[in-house]
Amino acid sequence: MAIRDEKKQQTRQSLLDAAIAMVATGRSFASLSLREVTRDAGVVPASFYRHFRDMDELGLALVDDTCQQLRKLIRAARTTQAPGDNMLAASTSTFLHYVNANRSAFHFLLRERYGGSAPLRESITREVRGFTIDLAADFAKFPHFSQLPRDDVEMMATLLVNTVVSALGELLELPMDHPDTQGAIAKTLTDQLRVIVLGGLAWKPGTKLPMG
Amino acid sequence: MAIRDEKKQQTRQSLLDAAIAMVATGRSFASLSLREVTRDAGVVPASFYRHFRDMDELGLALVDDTCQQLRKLIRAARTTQAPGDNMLAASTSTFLHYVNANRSAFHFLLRERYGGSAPLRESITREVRGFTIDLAADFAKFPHFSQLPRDDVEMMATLLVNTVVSALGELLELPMDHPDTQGAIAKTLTDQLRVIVLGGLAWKPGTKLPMG
DNA sequence: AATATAAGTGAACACTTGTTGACTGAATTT
DNA sequence: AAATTCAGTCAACAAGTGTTCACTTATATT
Repeated sequence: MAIRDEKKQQTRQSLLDAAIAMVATGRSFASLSLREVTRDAGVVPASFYRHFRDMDELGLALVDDTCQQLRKLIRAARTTQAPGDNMLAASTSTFLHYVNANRSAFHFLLRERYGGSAPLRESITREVRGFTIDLAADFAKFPHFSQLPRDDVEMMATLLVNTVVSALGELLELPMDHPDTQGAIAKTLTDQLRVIVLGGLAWKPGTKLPMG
Repeated sequence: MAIRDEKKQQTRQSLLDAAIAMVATGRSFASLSLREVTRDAGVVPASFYRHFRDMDELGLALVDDTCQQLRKLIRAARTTQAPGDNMLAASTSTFLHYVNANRSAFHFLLRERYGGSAPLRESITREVRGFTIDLAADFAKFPHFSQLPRDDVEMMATLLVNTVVSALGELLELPMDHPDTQGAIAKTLTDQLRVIVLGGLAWKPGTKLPMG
């Protein structure tokens, strides 16, 4: 029961690949037809049902696969990085490189985060929330932040993640080979993260702004 | 040439309304069919072509309409508000109320910002950029920020706008009548904006972080 | 070696889709 | 009052859709 199962996973993967490739060209997942996907995967439409009940199920599988892949990277990055400003600049850099190496996956996640069906959106939102909680845990280890309420740290972690996601959106709108503009985005992102951390360091529970 | 033109604009509007209502139920614009829209609008499919060349053109019209509507609000808010921490909390509150009063419009804009066709995305991105530049101009009037380079102020304005947009996304995922959760989102958003402004006040060109 | 399993095939189905062209009839212009 | 314009209708089309069923045939089980 090795050869047959292996071949099955192989065509299953080519269905996933076909779908994600089509999304990467700028189309939304909801606009893909089952027949199109099977055509690109080099398989007859009826074969689709040997792997997925319908397109929705394929979409969820796509989220699971890409997120699992992404989690690996994050986990690896968390263990190797040292804290401080260098960490910030360095990890944005490695992250952006990783994004470029996996454009279609991020394209899909970003597009369907708001644009997809309800279960798709939920699934992606849950993953993002997972990352955020991890990040909050990391931050809670630093001197200043360890003294703040859990909610406040999480609120800032959310802010950081949202900022990265926004930068991601800008990045993916560009063609792959614009190193200048990509550099500009990386710089802006790093600065934005700096502003947030700076604000976090000045933050105390119940803070109001000094101005006005 | 009054009555006829008036009736024409009327059915044109019912086409736009039908489309936006369908998007507000959770579907992506790309997945709407021309026939569905005309059906919901109470018109025969062929009539569609008296108003739009195709669905793409309707989509762009939808962006124009909703953004024009939004610009009015922003303009009104800009003139009436006074600076300071109260401004921050107050304007997020009025903004969130306005969002609730125009849910379908924001639903559409948010979904299609990343999920839509290329021209749709561009159009929305351009609008958002316009808001950001206005916001940067407002901020540049304050003591500390007036001494910063234009780019830095714009970078922070972008950060603020992105943060609001992210909160918007969370808000729209909820059913309309969850005042508790909506209050929580409003609080988090206000705090996040505070952190950013706080960071901005501590920011100087070429800042590195003190930590690490 | 005979049998059972199930991934992939091919043809057919009932539908929906976008687009067309000739039409009707009320609002407009002459 | 006659002629024109044109928003909306009706019918038809070719093309694409999701899903089904009986089928082949390589793999796995007995």
